Amino acid sequence: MATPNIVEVASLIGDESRAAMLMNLLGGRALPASELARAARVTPQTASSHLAKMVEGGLLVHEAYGRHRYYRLASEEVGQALEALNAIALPKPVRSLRESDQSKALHFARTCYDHLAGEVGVALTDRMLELGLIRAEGRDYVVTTDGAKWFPDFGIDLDGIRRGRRHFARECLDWSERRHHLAGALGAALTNRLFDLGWIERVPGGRAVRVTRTGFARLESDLGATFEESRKGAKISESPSV
Amino acid sequence: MATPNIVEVASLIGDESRAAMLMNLLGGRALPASELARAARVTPQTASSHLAKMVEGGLLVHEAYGRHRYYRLASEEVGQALEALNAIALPKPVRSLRESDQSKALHFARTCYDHLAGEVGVALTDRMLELGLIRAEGRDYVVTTDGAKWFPDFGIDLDGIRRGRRHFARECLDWSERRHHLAGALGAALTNRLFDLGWIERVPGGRAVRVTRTGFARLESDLGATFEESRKGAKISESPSV
DNA sequence: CAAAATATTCGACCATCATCGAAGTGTGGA
DNA sequence: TCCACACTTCGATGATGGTCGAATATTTTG
Repeated sequence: MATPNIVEVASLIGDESRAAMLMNLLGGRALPASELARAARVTPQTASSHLAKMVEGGLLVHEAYGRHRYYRLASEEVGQALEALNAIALPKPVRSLRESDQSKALHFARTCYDHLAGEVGVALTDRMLELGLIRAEGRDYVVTTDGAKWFPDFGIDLDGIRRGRRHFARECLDWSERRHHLAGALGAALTNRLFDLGWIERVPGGRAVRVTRTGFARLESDLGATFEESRKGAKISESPSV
Repeated sequence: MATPNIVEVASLIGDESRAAMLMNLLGGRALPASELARAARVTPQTASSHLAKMVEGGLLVHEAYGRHRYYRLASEEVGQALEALNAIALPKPVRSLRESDQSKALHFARTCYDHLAGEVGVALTDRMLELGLIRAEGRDYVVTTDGAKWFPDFGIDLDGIRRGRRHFARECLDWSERRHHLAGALGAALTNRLFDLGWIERVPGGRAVRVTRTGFARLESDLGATFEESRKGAKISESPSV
């Protein structure tokens, strides 16, 4: 056949346990094998087997720290492929109220590989476009002259980012909003900054993200970004909790 | 689990026979079950089973014409997911000289869903951008005032296309060139026109496309588009065959 | 109407592979 | 050194699913 090994890649993703692990890693962090085993509800032996296959297949990479072994997605492209598959997956049957809540949380804000996605990610990107901080150009975003002033003020080192060999700022289409948001090195840096500032925080045990009370206030006052009131109340958290 | 049925979709693609069928359908045309069975080198029974599963899974749709049943990709998103998977697939081992030729032909020119991709597709799009006939705007292309004159002259009914509910002109990233080219309704219309004019023609048994002798001449004289000389010689065909 | 072509369903066979128990490797701490 | 912990490898088991032969619609052709 003239086809590349798309079959291998797809069949790796097409397993319940492995998909569960990949979805957890789509949060962007590197996770130890034991936690991935727990996430997929399989024994460590089974998980180890799966992880080895996914490394072999080019989906994951691993780093050893002490007696732990951390796994993460091999590249940005892997994350994009996972999102693309999500986009064509049939609407999921919601099984419980708890799952419905988690689903809403995911739609509202989540990490996609290492940048912000969901309603918040899209709204933030839209707002930066409206303010003329960035501009869409093909599949990439470019920082405008206004943006070249704003980003450093916000605590983001543009030159440092540019020195890396990673894509500077790409468009990423997400499955829930079906619209674009900022990805690439700039998207990751912005997201990290938001975490550092305490405007957003991770929801433990998944890739959902919560916007904090200060986050809502500052996003509105500094950027003029607004979100649906109904969801706002439900997602506010004053203190990090489990 | 909180995950959608990404597992089902991925495992559908993760089968040798089904992937072969999907790759053929990525050309954009609707193909009968028998031809897909031949492409995947399986019996009609097996193919029928696979096709039913892919329809069930939302990857394909079918239309009945007489005693034939034509299958095609269910949506543009499916094509994009396939391209995304191709992008992370490991570099393909070329097994034979014949396959190498086919691989080169695919890189040079092919249909992607229903528009032109490969080196030719990218070059054509670049040239239209340089001539100011179209302009990139976000993920879409828009027709300029110059373009509004040029396209009808070329035999393309812009108003007719706009009346459809399909995306007018989108960007599409292909895996071989890793660059953009014109897709959407306008891209499809342009490609059809090139077929009608006899500037390009399908290579039987695949999604590769051949640029005819007149095609090369007219693309160069009318648009100023040029291609690599080395490949040019190998791909010229004087008379439409089969 | 008969014969050929297209595509489907049913049933059986067989290979693949996910899973886990048991045992092994290597690291960290007392 | 001994033990606990994280992870891996090996081997056996069981289930899923791809494959094709045979039979069944349905439509086109002669």
